[in-house]
Amino acid sequence: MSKMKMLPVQLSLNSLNPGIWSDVLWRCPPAPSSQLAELKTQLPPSLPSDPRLWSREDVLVFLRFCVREFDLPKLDFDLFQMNGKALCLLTRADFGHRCPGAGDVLHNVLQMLIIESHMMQWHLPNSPVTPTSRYPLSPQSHPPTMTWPPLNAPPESNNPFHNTAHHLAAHHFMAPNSVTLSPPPSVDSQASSPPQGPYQNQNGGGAQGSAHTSNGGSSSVATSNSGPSAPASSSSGSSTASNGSAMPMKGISSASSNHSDSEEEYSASEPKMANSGMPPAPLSYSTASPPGTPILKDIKPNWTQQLTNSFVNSWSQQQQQQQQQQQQMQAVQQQQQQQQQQPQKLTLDNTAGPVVTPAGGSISAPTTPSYMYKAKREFFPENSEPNTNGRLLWDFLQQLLNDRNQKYSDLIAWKCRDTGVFKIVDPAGLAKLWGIQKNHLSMNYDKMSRALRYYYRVNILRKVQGERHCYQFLRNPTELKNIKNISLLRQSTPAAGAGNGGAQGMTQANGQQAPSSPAAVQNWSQQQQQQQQQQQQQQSPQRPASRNGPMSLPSVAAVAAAAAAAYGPPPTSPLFMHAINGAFHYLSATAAAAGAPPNSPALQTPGAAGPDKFQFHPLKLENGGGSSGSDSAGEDLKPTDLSVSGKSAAAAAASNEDCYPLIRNADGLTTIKLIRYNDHQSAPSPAEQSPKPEEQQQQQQQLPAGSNSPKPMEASDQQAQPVPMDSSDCNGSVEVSEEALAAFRHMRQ
DNA sequence: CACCCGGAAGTAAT
DNA sequence: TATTACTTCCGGGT
Repeated sequence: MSKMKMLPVQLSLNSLNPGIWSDVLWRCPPAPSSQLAELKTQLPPSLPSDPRLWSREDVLVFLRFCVREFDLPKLDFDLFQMNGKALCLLTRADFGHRCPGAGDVLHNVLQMLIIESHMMQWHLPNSPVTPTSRYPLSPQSHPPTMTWPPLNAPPESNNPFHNTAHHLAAHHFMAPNSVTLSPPPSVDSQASSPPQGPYQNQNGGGAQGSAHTSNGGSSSVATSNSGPSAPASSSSGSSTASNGSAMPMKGISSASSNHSDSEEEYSASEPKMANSGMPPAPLSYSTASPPGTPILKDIKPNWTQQLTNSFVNSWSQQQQQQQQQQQQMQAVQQQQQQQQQQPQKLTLDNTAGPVVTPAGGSISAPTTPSYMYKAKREFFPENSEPNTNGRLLWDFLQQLLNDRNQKYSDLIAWKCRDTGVFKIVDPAGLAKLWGIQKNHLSMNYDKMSRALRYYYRVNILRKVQGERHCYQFLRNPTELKNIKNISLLRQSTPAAGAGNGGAQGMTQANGQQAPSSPAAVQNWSQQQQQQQQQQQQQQSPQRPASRNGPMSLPSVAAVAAAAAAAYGPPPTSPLFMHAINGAFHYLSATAAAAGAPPNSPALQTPGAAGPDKFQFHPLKLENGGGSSGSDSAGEDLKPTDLSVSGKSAAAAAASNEDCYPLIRNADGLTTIKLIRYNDHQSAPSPAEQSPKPEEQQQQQQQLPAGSNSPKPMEASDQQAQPVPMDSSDCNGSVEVSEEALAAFRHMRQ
């Protein structure tokens, strides 16, 4: 097996043929078709060239324009209450539903504009020819243009792109010169630079088109939120909203759906859509590529790739982003101090170049700097420790979980971010992705879960008993990042006597406490929130993503796949292909599942505000006496090291899947119990779970009413900060998600 | 049967 | 060469 592994070879994307998209772009440079050119000239000048930047009004202007120019039948403009981003997420089918007689036309026109916009953006920057070029250096270079998503886009907005083309493009572009297959640090993929915006969209969102959905849609929520114009959501309103909720998750899955290509499938895949009646835009997206739009069509074939890419890419992008941030931060610090070394490992080589750069100087470039900078800080506040880039399992999980677009919600999702509880939605898929990341192609859930279990002993994770595939982070990312050697935790842990040991260990390392303490927990959640925010901020703004970090394996795979599709097998080894295949399989599977996204709460909660927010959270904390105490407590506690193993009432656990329960205090004596209210569902109320009187103390927190709105958890001591989300969100989302999840699972099976 | 647990041995990277 | 962080197997429990 081991042999199977691929070396962290660096592929040089260069070697690979540029993706189709790029191909298209290159071959047909910006020169839009004459039609397009003509069209453009006729468009109301007030319309931004990039459809994604359109406001609702702009959308309407565009529609009116089309109606007028193309003599289209009347449109029900109410069905287009959305901003440009949302509009871009609409598939051809979506257009068809909304305006039977003119759907194709509208879609085609829009696609042309989108493509054109992309071309403008990307074209220059990374020429395939010079893949190597580092953007960072000249971030500005692109600047310009439109940066689709990037800059303006609100955090989430980005993604939406469904066009495959985009995706592809993104990939290609992203693809840095050389990619490091796995974990490796290094390389930068600067390429990304260009794409800035698009990427994600593409990938992520687009990638999934759905993603978008997610993004768009789900995110829709996000979108809505973010959406500058947010309208998207609104738009979704029509479709999305309802759908939105459902769709969201799909990011991936949807992708898959797309995968299928056929619109039909598409629809099928999305049951939820039904609600809205209109198909959610996002999804299919690529699928939809209108016949009319040649380019898209061409691209289409690569779907699978795209999917893969999307997944992978998004993943890689995130990593990159993080890296960038870190790097930047580091760079800054370094500069200040002087540079000591290069930025952490990440950069390595040249990376330094690109990556670092950003940080250092170039990035400072006007465009990005400030916010990036800022963002980064938040993320890695104090000492930004080197990023692992997902090389470490916990980091990998964190990154997937914190994907602002929740692109990975089909694989893994927070059940309660505040408490660090997450659920592996698709064990096999997640394992696969992990395997790709680590170049262990034979990775499966069994193996990956073993690795997770090793985290028990160091108090990084613990199993949420009673719930399958549910785990809880006991330490926040910051802590973990600061820990140089996890093994140290272990030492401390045991000593600590079980219980809290972990925390202590942490403490040592960071000074912070492990989440075990309430405070810690809060911090944890806060950090998480921050991260998300950062991500959102960052991402949306720039998409620098790709640039930094080494491309992750997945990304590589994606890129390779795309390239392969376009031009044939890449020069790489069979192994590489194998990896790709694996990714495809994975994707396919996922796609198949396309059903509602399981967990992504965020998505689900329509109203929800932030994208990130998902949360199930309606939690309540309780402080309990010994661990043994409460029901759930027992279960939860189980953390390996910790002594407790009591079994808990399964029932209780069951009832609250989402919740998580206890957290040990430093001394171990006290436990905090988080109870989740299920609004409706479990109605049961907190009471069920924690009977203990003591715990009730905390009731303070409790929701006012058993009302639906659960409260965010509070730390016993501290205030409970509401989670980012509204309580309402939480609840609602939770339920929904649960259901969705159930459905999702069902479907998959 | 799938999931989960944790011991033991092995491995790639550092 | 030692250490780390898994990876791979595996027997056993639920």
